[in-house]
Amino acid sequence: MTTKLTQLKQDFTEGLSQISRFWGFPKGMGAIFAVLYLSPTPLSLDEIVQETGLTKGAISTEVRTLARMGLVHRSSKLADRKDYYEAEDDFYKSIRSILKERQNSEFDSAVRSVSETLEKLEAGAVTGDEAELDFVYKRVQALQEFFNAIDGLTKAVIKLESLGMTNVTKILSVLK
Amino acid sequence: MTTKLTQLKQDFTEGLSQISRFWGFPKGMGAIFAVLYLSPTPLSLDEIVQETGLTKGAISTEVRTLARMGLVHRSSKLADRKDYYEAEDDFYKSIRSILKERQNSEFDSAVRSVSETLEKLEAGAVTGDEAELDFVYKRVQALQEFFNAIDGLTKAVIKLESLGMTNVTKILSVLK
DNA sequence: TACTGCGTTTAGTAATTACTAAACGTTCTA
DNA sequence: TAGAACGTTTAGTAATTACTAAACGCAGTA
Repeated sequence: MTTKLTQLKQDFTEGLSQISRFWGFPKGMGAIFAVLYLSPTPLSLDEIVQETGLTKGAISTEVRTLARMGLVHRSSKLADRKDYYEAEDDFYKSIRSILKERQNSEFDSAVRSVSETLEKLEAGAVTGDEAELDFVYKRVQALQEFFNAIDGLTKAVIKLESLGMTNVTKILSVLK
Repeated sequence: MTTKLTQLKQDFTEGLSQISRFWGFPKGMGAIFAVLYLSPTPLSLDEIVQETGLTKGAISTEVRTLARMGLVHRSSKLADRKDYYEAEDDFYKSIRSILKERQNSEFDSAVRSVSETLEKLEAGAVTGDEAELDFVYKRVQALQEFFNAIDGLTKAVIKLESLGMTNVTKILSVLK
């Protein structure tokens, strides 16, 4: 039983859409990336419209956030006013820029609010039941340490040149 | 300038709510966890209602998914029909169970659809332009390898006894 | 056996997010 | 300078997700 290449592409696109949704991104974003990823040549906005069925407007904005994440690149041909997009094929590169991107996000400010909580407690600037204060202090401190560890791990991943099995194996061996 | 403990708790809860939303969970879930995490004693459903302002129904379901993730634990006092909940304070433990939980999720089936795509291509069961077929094959293969690496890394994290700075430092040293 | 106190389920609503269609601004071309 | 070919923005709609309120079911108690 054989499949047409176009059909295969469609299935693949469907799969990436789901994965995209799973990570909290619009499923259209996954579809756009999939189409670009399987295209041997860079595609214009209108070609992406063709392939995905989304509107130009949606694609315009979503392709921009994909570019910010480093998952796609914008290019242009001389004597052609259209923008062309192609997928980054080094996923590790993308992860790096996504992680960096995260630093500037609201996530970080939320994490910072935890450390502010901690600072207030350490400065003795909080009034309330003595024993409970102590308990809360320890808990907030533990959470802070956890965030620091995550942060360290993130930096470890960023230091990797690539995410190949070689590196993963190395990590595994150390942790034995 | 001093702050009341109750106020501090509220701010902290607000922070965790944002973090929860960032990771794609309902913000109420973060609030529930925060309240439990800062409570020296296990709380009943109705006490959580008090602290969060959410309804019993919402909390009932959300506390259940928190429990499935291993972020909270349900307990009970003898001669008391109420259920009580307390937060897990070993975050690493929670991560482990979240990662395991993920295996059973729709995410995995989506990832599997990529490997099915690959298998079809390897079996020569796809018709279409020769050169394009070749290109698509290489791309899908690369994505598959990437997923495998991620999987390996996940397993590495699961192998860790804890996520303390000690371990993180170890990892960093290997990757130099 | 009825009543009370509990957690769960369900059906509906509010809020959020993803998307569409169309107006817009710019740049290039004739 | 008008028109065409773009990408972007905006205002509104559809779809999804988070939540509420109230009915329900199942103990345990009188």
